Amino acid sequence: MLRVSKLTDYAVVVLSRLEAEGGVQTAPGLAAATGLGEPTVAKVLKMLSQAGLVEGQRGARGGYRLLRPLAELPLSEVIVAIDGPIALTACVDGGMGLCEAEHVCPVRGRWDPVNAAIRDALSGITVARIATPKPALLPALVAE
Amino acid sequence: MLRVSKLTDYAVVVLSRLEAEGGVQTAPGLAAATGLGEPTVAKVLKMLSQAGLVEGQRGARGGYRLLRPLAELPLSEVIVAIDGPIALTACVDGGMGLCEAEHVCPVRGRWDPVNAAIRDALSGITVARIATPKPALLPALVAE
DNA sequence: CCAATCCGTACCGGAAAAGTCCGGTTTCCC
DNA sequence: GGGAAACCGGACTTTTCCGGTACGGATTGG
Repeated sequence: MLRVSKLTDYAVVVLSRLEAEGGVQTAPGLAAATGLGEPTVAKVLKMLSQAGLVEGQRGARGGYRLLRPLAELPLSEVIVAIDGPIALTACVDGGMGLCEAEHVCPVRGRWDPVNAAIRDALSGITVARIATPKPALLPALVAE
Repeated sequence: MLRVSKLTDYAVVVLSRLEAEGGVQTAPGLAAATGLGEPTVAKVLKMLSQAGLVEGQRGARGGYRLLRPLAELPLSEVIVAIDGPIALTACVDGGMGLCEAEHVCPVRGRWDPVNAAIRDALSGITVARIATPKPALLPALVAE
């Protein structure tokens, strides 16, 4: 179904909330604000921290801080941070010896232009674009 | 990892072989030619047949026949045939009541531009593009 | 010194995919 | 006309991977 993981979706939610609030936010606080599970939020934040999208500050008054405004953050970076490198098939990344039909496979490594095209399309969309069109009238959406 | 199913990969392989040989090919024959499992190839062909990309001819001398040259077949159609509609998250297609955090989710349905972008990128790449870079020297590849 | 918070790792359960199998129907060859 | 070959449609089993959870350690501020 050409899906990304749910964690990526959560990441967008958390990032959105992080920018809406501003400053340093704790993982439990963001969990309460987004309605997601606390361990899940912590996991997402951790991944984003490793990818350099947010910065974690340890200690008693610690928390997470946004390193870049969402308007300058392409969606592809979030996907890479959560789901790993963008590659539609397993044939392209590391292991190539695990394909038993290797010598008769006519498409060996030919998915590259596809991956490139998708990576390109995803680089052109910022997180801000899909997170909150107009932060002000967000309640209008949830009213439904 | 933003992956498509392996079946889609197989579909490209089978389609490529189908065009390389030309005419009507049987599922067991294609399985032997591609090195894939016979039931798996049959399954893929069945799906492609339902999607209208190939045509199945029943009976003793039956088999499958390509309905369109691969150069005119966008990759997106193959993905849709195998993996279903292109939608990155579960929030967009049918079920929207299954999201328990619906009332606090700030990204409701906002993935649409992303899906559109990917669908667009995939429509611009033909199967022939990734199947055989230069159709003429295909024998050089299969000669191993 | 203690509490709050992030960090890293390991574990477990459930869902979706991958592959297989079987009965039925259709068509061609003998 | 009978039998074989091939597609068709579904269901089933196995396997793999993702989502969620839990625990111990490290670090900082009061």
